[in-house]
Amino acid sequence: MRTSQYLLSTLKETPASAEVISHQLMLRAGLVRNVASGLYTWLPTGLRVLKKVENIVREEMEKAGAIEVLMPMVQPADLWEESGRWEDYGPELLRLNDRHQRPFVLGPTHEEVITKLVSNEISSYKQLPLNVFQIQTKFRDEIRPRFGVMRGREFLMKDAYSFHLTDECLENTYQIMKDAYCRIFDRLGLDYRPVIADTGSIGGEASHEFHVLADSGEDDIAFSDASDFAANVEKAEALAPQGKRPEPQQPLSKVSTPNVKTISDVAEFLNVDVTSTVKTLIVVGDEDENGQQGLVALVLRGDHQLNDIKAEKIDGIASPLTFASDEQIQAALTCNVGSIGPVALTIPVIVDRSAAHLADFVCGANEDDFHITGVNWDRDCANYTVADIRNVVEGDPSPCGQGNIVIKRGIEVGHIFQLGQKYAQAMNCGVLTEAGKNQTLTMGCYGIGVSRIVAAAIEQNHDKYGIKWPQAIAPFQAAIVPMNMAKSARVKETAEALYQQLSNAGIEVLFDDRKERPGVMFADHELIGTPYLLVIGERNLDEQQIELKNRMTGEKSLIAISDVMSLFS
RNA sequence: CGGUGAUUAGCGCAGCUUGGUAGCGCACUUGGUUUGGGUCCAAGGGGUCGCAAGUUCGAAUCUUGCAUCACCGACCA
Repeated sequence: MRTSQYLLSTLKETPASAEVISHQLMLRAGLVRNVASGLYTWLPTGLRVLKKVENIVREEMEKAGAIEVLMPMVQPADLWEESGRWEDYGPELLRLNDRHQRPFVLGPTHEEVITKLVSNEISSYKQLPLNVFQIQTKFRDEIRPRFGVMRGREFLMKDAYSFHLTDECLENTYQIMKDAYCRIFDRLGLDYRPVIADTGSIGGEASHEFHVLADSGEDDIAFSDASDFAANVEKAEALAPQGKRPEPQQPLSKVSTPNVKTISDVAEFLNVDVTSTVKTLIVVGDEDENGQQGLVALVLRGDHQLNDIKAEKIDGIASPLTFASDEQIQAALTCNVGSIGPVALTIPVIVDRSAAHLADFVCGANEDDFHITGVNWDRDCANYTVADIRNVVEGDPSPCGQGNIVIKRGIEVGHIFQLGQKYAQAMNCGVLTEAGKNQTLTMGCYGIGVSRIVAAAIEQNHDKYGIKWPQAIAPFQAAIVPMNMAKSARVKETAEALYQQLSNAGIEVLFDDRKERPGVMFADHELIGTPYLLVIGERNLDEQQIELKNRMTGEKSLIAISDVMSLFS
C-alpha cells in the first residue's frame, strides 16, 4: 500500500472528547471516527487491525471444533417473548417496528436465534455435541457508552453456543473453549487472565471472564499473591476472620453525635478506628405473599464496601438490589440514614462476616444524632444472620486458602458461561436420546469482544509516541520510509524495488511515498505503531544498507537490503 | 436516568463579564524555501457561532426552552 493511495488520517492534536489513552490514540492514528454516541466508523487502518483480531479468533474457534454461522442482526420480538427476555432485558434492548408495525429487536446477543435454529435442525443425540459461532455486529443501547470502541453501543463480537445432552459433555466443551480462549489471547500478544466470574443476567452455573490487565479497566480483579487464583471482585469470597471473636470488654453507652453522619465522621468524632465501627445499609426485601416489600438491614464493618451481587442473592433481599428510599426508612424505622444501627432493629439484620467478628464496636443508635459504643453481638443484639456481603479488599486472605488478595484493574474481553437449560427449556430445544426419549439440551455460550480487543491491545501497548502493535495484529507489518525521495533517485529506486519485493512476497507493507519531511513520516508511523520501520537514506546506500527501527523495542540497527526479507520469514 | 461540564472552521481553542457585522494555532490550497525527527516565508479557501423563541435599532455575547456531546454513578464483550 502506498500512502498516496491510502487514507492515513492522522491527527496532531488529541480530540477533547477522548478520555482514555486507547481512544485518543485510535482517533489520532486514524483507526476510527465517531459518528454518534457509541457508534464508530472504522477507517482503513483500524479495519485492518479489527480483521486480524477477527481472523485469529476464527482460526482458533475452528481448531476448537466450532463451526461458523451468521445470524441476522434484526430479530423478531416473538423469539424474545418465547425466552422471556422481551420483558426481562430492559431498555438496553433496542426495539423497533417494521412497516407493518411488527416488533423487532436489534440483537444484543443471539441465544434466542441459535436455540430456535438448533431446535429445528437437530433432532437426534447422534448430532451432538454441536458448537456453532459467529462474528457479527451486536447492538446494546448502553446507558453510557464511553472510552470509544471500548464500550460502544454497536460492536463486533464473536459469540459461540454449544449444545449437549449431558452436563459432563458441556463441561468438556467448556474446558476446550477455555483453552481456545487462552490460545487466542496468547496469539494476540496480550497480558490477560481468566478469572472466576458472576454469571450475571445471562444466567447459568459456571462462568469465567477473560481480562486484559490495564489500569484503565472498568473491573476490579482479585488475585492471590501466592497461587493462580483470580476472580472478579464481585464474585470473590470474603472469608470469615480467623480465630474466635473477642469477648466483650465495654458496657453499652449511648453518645450524642450531632450532625455526625458518615462513617469517617463518626470515627473521627469518637476518636476510634473505622475498623471498629459498623455501618448499616437499608435495602428493599422480597415481596411477601401479600405483595408487600419489607426492608432488610445490611451491616458492614465501617471500612468495607457492600457487594450488591452477593447481597441480592440472599433469600429475602430483592433482586436487583435496591436501596430503601428516605420515605421508606422514615416509615419503617425510628431515625434517618446516618444514625441507623443493628441494635433493637425490628427488620431482618444480615451481618457481614467481618462485621460479625467485631467486639465493642460503634454503631448508630436508631435515634437521630446518637450513636452507641461498646456494642457486642449476642449480648446487645441477638437477632441477626451472618453472610458474605462485602467486596474483598487488598490484604484479605485469598479464598483459595493460599496467600493474600491483590487487586488489579482489568478490561473484560471475553466471557464464557455454562448456561444450562435456561434457553433450551424456554424454547423447547431437545433431541431424542438413545432410549428414544425426548430430552432438553444443556447449553454453553462463549463471547469475545472483538472490537474491544483492539482498544485493550492499545491500552497495553503504547508509549508517548503512539501505538506499539503486537506483531499479530499490526495493521502493517512494516513501513518503508524513504529520506528525500524527491531529491535522490537512488533512494527512490531502492524504495520502489523494496516495496515491490515485499509486496510480491505477500508482506503487508506501507510505502510512505508522500513528499513529506522525514520528521513528519517518523511521527506518523510511530503513532500508527507499525512494528518495523525500514528507513532508506543516502547515508547508508553506499553499503547497500538501510536502517531498521523496531517500534516495540525502540532498537535501531543497520541491515543489508538483501536481508530485509528474512525479517518476515 | 440522576449529578457535573461543554457546544464558535476538519481538529485544538480565544472572543461572551461590558451586545456593534467573528479570530488564533494546526490541518487544507497556491508559490517559494527547507530536507535523517512534526522547516520557514508569503498569498488564499473554509463558519446560519448546536437549534428555537424572546429582549434590543442591533445578539456568538443577555433571557428561556430544547437538542447533542463528554465526564462521575448502576449495566456488559
